[in-house]
Amino acid sequence: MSAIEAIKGTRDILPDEIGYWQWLEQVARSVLGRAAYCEIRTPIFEQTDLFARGIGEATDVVGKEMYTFMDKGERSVTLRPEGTAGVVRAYIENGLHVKGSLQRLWYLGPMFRYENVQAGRQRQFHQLGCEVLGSADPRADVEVIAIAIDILTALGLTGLRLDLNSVGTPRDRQRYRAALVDYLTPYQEKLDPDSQVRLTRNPMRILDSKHPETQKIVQDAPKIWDHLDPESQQRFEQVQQQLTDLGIDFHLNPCLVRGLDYYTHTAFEIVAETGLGAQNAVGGGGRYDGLVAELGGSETSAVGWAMGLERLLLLLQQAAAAPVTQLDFYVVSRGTHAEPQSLRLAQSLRHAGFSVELDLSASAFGKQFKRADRSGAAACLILGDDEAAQSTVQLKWLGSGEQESMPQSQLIEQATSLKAKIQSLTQRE
RNA sequence: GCGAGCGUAGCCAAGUGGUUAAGGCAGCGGAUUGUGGUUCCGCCACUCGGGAGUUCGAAUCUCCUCGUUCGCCCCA
Repeated sequence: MSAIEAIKGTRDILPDEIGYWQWLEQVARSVLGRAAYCEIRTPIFEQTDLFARGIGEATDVVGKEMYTFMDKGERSVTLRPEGTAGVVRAYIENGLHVKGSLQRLWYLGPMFRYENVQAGRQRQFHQLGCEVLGSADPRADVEVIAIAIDILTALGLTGLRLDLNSVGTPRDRQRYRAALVDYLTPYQEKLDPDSQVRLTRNPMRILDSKHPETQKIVQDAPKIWDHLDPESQQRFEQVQQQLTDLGIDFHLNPCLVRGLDYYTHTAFEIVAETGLGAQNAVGGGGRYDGLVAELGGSETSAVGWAMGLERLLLLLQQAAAAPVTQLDFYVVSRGTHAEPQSLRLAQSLRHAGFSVELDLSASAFGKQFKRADRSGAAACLILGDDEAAQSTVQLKWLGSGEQESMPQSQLIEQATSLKAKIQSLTQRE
């Protein structure tokens, strides 16, 4: 019988890797919490329509990458390919705008896109995202960017670059598109085949083409900055000014175009300059003033971002060793009286706040010591029938080899000083 | 959806048509029946991702398929 394997594009996150995930989640939670953002958890699947309307029918994500199926009630449902649409749906449906003029939210969880797998790209992947709903203030744009930077900095990541652009209002874009097409049409023959198709369908996407020939042509293309109306222009300048005030470096990139239809004004991306393959964007986002209304809510300004956690993990693994959780005691026991007692001892130590691993092998003490050593515990507790008869235990410090005998109850009574000792031993390493 | 490379144990691998598939790490057992990190010994792939074919004979050659890696595309 052949074994069943995980579905293509999915993978298991195993114990030796989980430390990174927990650390990352803890850092994110803490940074977002300090900025008064609240977590929101929305369903992993939604009505297909939510994404079709929210993200845009014409986008690749909706057009060819969604996990869409009919449920038993003949409803078309889709595994969420991104987080914002669901958050906005929840915001509207639960009337969150009533509870305050402004909502600051964050989420973390799996997303699904049917794409071909590649470095830093899977079919089930995880995103951390944050959204500010109900503010048009440019400070909101800057706040979310600052939070993203803070999270990445707290994780100790370097070599990242913040790319910034403004995609203006839909009207700005319409004007710009016309200017861009006017400029590119004479070069039509020289563009790569994909870009030739885009020229009529979505000319702005030509800007971020990776084709060298196309890039050369794009270099001298008109920039959207020259086609923003004065209001959009002013917003863009305010965002730049405030980022500078906060000491956040950014790189103006007129070719930064986001793939989802709902973005307006501020658009940004955080890219890794090294360490990732072709999929080098670790995070991206921007303002999406039209989305809430598009999904049936009232006109609401909003801004947010999402980060790809697998990509962050790739960088973390290159930058730092996995955080390990320190084990206090490893309990070794052998004998008909000692073995049942070892379980009670482990349990009472856990209740007293220690982390305790119990050896269940009942093999020779020598073998159990080897495992104790490998466990990385600060100390080993030895319980044989002799100790069991007297309710004592041998406490052996695995670093120094020092060993002492004491009543079992003493471990609990002196818990505070023992913890202090373990703390000092583990910090020295 | 397209292109290229790669699949031998939990991991890293040698092997490129000739009877029993090196080695290392990890794991398990023993030397050591109550004291660890060393050492030594033993065990650990009826089978080379899966299927079909060529051949007297296939891990090795051919085809299909699945997975994986790196790209294109797209995106976080």
